[in-house]
Amino acid sequence: MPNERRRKIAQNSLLLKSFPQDIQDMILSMSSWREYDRGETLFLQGETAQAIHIVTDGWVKLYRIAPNGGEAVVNVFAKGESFGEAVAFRGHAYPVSAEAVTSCEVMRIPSVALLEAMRKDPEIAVSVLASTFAHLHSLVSQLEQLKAQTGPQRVAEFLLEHCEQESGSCVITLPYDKFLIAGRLGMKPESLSRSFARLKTVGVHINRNHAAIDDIELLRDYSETDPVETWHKAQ
Amino acid sequence: MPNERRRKIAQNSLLLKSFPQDIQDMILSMSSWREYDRGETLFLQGETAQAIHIVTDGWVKLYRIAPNGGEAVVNVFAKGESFGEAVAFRGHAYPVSAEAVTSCEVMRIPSVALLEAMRKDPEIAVSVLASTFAHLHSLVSQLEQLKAQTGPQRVAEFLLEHCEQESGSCVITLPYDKFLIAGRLGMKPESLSRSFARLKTVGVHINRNHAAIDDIELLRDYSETDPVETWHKAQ
DNA sequence: GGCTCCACTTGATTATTGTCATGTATCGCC
DNA sequence: GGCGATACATGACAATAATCAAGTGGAGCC
Repeated sequence: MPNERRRKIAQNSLLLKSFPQDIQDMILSMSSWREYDRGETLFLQGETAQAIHIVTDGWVKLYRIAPNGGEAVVNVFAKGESFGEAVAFRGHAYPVSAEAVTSCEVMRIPSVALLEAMRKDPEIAVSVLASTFAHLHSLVSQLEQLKAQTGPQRVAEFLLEHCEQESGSCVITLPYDKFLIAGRLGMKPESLSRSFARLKTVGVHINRNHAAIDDIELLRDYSETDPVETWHKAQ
Repeated sequence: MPNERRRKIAQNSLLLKSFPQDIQDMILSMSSWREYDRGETLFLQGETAQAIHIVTDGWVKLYRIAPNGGEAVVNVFAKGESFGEAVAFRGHAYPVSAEAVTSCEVMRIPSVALLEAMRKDPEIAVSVLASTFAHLHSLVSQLEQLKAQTGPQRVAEFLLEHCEQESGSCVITLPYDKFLIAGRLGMKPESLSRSFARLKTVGVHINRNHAAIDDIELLRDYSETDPVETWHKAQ
């Protein structure tokens, strides 16, 4: 397993990339890697957190089981993303569970490593906060989407988030199961299917795990339009 | 205006309470207070953040306007709660807007004050992170509720969060407008009304801005039960 | 090829919620 | 007291999403 590659990915993560070289090295030398198979659990909600995680390959989902048994997918992380920053320091309990959704590879930074780094250089704390802010921001966006957008609109936005271009047409590969996408967007798989079907009218075509977008701007328009108008357009 | 009272509230906030006395004093001496009337705006999403806020009286809501015009209430803060920690340090743009929902009084801590404190004592950073974590946690809970619970269940949980006891019966005063409660729970005021009506069957009675709960355990049961079963019970 | 398993789609039905319209109670105000 | 404004409740209807059930269509396997 190319150790160099993992280091590179970790160093380019939002969490670590603004750290000075020597501190990066120190942290990496204190960290460990582990591989997980699809479906394996990284940790469960309620466990005490002692490490920050950075995904270096594959996909990891954070989810929560509500008291009534329903599963809520909080987020899905790709290569290069980190999670657990804010939790680890105080030895708090994880508010979510984590599971590998593909076979994947994860780096574990013990919280003491970061605490030590912060003592050496208070600027580090600001970086950690910046990284935590990114998570906060993503959660706020999700809340907005759930509260203020319809199902198909959320799907449209999900597609837009996963395509690199700003305009024109493109084809994107769905990063994981439709079942999981549905969870991430707060709907049932059936509803996701129907949403995809609806998006055909704005130039989105799904084939297996690929989504072809005819006109990105048109799709963005759709996701940003008032639901009521949208309905009139569909007539 | 009793300056002493405000200081006390600020010092008891999650953000500041674990700071050593001298640092608390330094931060308070660098901060300012401001009063807002109901409906006044503290800041708008997109503005660059330069301060952390602590509510010392009244209620402040954080909300977000989606591109399609829909408003999503992200949170409502009471006396003693702080917000904006993670945003302020890097001079990021606020991801949300803030508005006074009652006439209220807010303390502004310039981010430089906290940065300075963090330089003096790296432990401070951990406190700031802990406070940020609380927000993260609250957002995760909200996501869970939106994705995994029905409307009436969310209302039930909202009531439970606002009552002090653990069991028995109690009467709580609704902290703010039903209009705003509805927004906070991701529903329209009409749906909130209907939810209240439904909760009568589990011993909740609403009168003006008071909610009487006959049996807290019963209500908790309701909020933690599978929606399908719930429906059978209602028959 | 033909088989099954799996992920996904589609259809029919019901439930939940939003929308619009209307009704009602309360409060301040003259 | 009467007036209007505001906040809230309710009813009728449309739309959206969940549920249950059946169908499709590959991928892998014999």
